[in-house]
Amino acid sequence: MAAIRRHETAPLYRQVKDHIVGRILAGDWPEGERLPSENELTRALGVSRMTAHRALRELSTEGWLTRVQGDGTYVAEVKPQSALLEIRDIRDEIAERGRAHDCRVVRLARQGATPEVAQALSLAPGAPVLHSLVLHREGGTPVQVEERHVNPAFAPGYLDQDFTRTTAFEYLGGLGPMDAAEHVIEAELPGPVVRELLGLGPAEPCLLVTRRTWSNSLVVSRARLSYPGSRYRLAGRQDYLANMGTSQ
Amino acid sequence: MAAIRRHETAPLYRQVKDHIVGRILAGDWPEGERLPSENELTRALGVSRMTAHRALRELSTEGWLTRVQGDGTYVAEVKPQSALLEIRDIRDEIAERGRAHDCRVVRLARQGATPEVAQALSLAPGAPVLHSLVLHREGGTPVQVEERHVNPAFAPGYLDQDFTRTTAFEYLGGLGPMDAAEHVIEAELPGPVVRELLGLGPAEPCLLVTRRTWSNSLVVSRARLSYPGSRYRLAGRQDYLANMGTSQ
DNA sequence: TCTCGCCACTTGTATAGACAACTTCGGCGG
DNA sequence: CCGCCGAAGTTGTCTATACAAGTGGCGAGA
Repeated sequence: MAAIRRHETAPLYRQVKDHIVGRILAGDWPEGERLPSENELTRALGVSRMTAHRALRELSTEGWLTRVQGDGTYVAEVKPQSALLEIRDIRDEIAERGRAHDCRVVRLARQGATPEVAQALSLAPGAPVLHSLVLHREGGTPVQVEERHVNPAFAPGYLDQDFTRTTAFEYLGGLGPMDAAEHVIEAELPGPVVRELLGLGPAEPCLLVTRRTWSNSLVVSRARLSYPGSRYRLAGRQDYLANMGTSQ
Repeated sequence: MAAIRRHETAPLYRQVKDHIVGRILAGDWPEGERLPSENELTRALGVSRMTAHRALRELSTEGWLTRVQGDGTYVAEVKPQSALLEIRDIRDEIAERGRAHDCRVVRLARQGATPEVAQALSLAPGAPVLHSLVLHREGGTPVQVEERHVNPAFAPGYLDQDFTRTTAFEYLGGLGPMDAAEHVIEAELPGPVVRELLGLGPAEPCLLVTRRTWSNSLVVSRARLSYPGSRYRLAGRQDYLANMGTSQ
C-alpha cells in the first residue's frame, strides 16, 4: 500500500478516508472483509495512529465500517436502499406521464454568495457562485420553479449552458459522479417571484424541496425546487426485504 | 463552571458533550450565543484541549454548534427535523432532540370506511375500520397531528391501547413485520380541526405526509401526518450512492 | 482619514506516548 | 476433556505539544 501523498491540500485524515472508501468502492475490500489494523495502516500509509484512528472512527459513524473493540475493523454490510425521494430529472418525469415539457430561463448570472448560500455550498460569504432560476411547465401549466446555486469550482462553465435544451442536473451529472444527496422538505407560502411564476393565489401553499448534492466531498449545488402544493405531490414506495426492527 | 466529574463511567469527551448540550437545552446558551473558547473550556472543565476539541467538533457535525475557524463557536439555530428516508417513531425523534414528548388522544373509534379510506386500505366501502386522531407535542408546542385508519384484520385490539403511553407505531410494529411503506408528501392549507390542534394561523401552510404500510401484503394502516409547515421540516441524506445515474 | 500590516486569539490538524477496555486464542492444570 | 488464565493484539480514550490557518482589531504610516 502506497503512502498517502502529503502534498495534497486536503487534510491527512481526509485523504486516509478517501483512500479507504476508494478501496471499498473498487472492490478490494468486499463486505464483511476485515481491514488492516490501525497499526498496520499507520505503517502502510505513513501517518500517525491518531490520524488513522480518526479516519476509521468517522467512516464508522458514517456507516462504511463496523468496528469492534478488541477485535478489528470490518467493511459494513450495505443497508437496504431506500429510495423515497428518487433523484430524477423533471423532464424525464413529465415525459413519462406523456406530457410536453418546456421551460423558461428566468435568470442566469454569477453573483456573490449570501451568507446562507455560502454556508449551504461550504464557501466563504461573498465568494462567486453561479445562480439560475428556471420555470418548468408541464403541458403549459407551471409545475416547478428551480432555483439553483452552483459551485463554480465544480462547474465553471455552468452559465454557458442552454437550459431550455439541457436540464441543469443533466449537465452537472455529466461532469462527475454524485456521491451524496441531502433533501429537506418544507411547506411554505411562496414569495412574490415564485408565486408569480407558478401562478398561485395569495394563500396557496407551496412545497419546497431543498436538495444539496455532493461530488467527491465537494458541494456541487443547492437546488430549491418549489412546487404548487395543491397541484403537486411527492410520492415514493419502499419495499423492505429485511426486517424493519421492532419499531415501525 | 464546575469541572467535569471524572469518576463517571462515560468517556470524558462524552461528558463534555452532554454538559454543553445540557447548557443549551437549559437555555444558558441561547441560539447564536458564542461559546467559551476551547482554551477556556479546557481550563473550566479540567480536560485537555484535544478532548474539548473533539466534543465541540462532534457537536458541530451533529448540528448543535456552528464553528468558524479564527472566530469562535456558536450555538446553531435548530429547526426540528424529521427523518425523511427513515420510518421512525416520532416519540424517539423528539427524545433524541432532548425534548419532552407528550400527546393527546383526540378521537379513538370504530367507524365505517368512506370510499377514500376503503380504497386506501383495500377494503370494501362501509367496512369497519379503526380510527384514531392524536396530537403530538414537543416541549409543549404541537408538532404533529396523526390521523390513522387501521385495518381491523391486522390489529383487532387497536382501540384498546393507551396511546398516551404507547405510540400507534410502536403497537402496530409489535404485531408483525412491516415489509413495505408508501409516502405521499403534500403542502396544503389545513382544515379547521388540524389548524386548531396545531395552533396555526389562517394562512399558515401545513406539510402533509400520508403513509401507508404493508405487512404480508396486507395494508396495515394509513396515517396522515400533518406538520406545521413553518416550524417543521423533513430531511434525509443519502451518502455515497454508488451510481445516481445520468438523471437528476 | 484611509490603508496596510502586524498581533492576539480562535479553530483545525498532526504527532507521540500512555493507558484502558475488550477479544481471541493458546497453553496449562485440573 | 474441560475450564481457567494470561499473553498478544485490537480498538478506545486522554494528554501534551506543536504548528497551520483563519479572523478581527489595533496602531503606525502615508
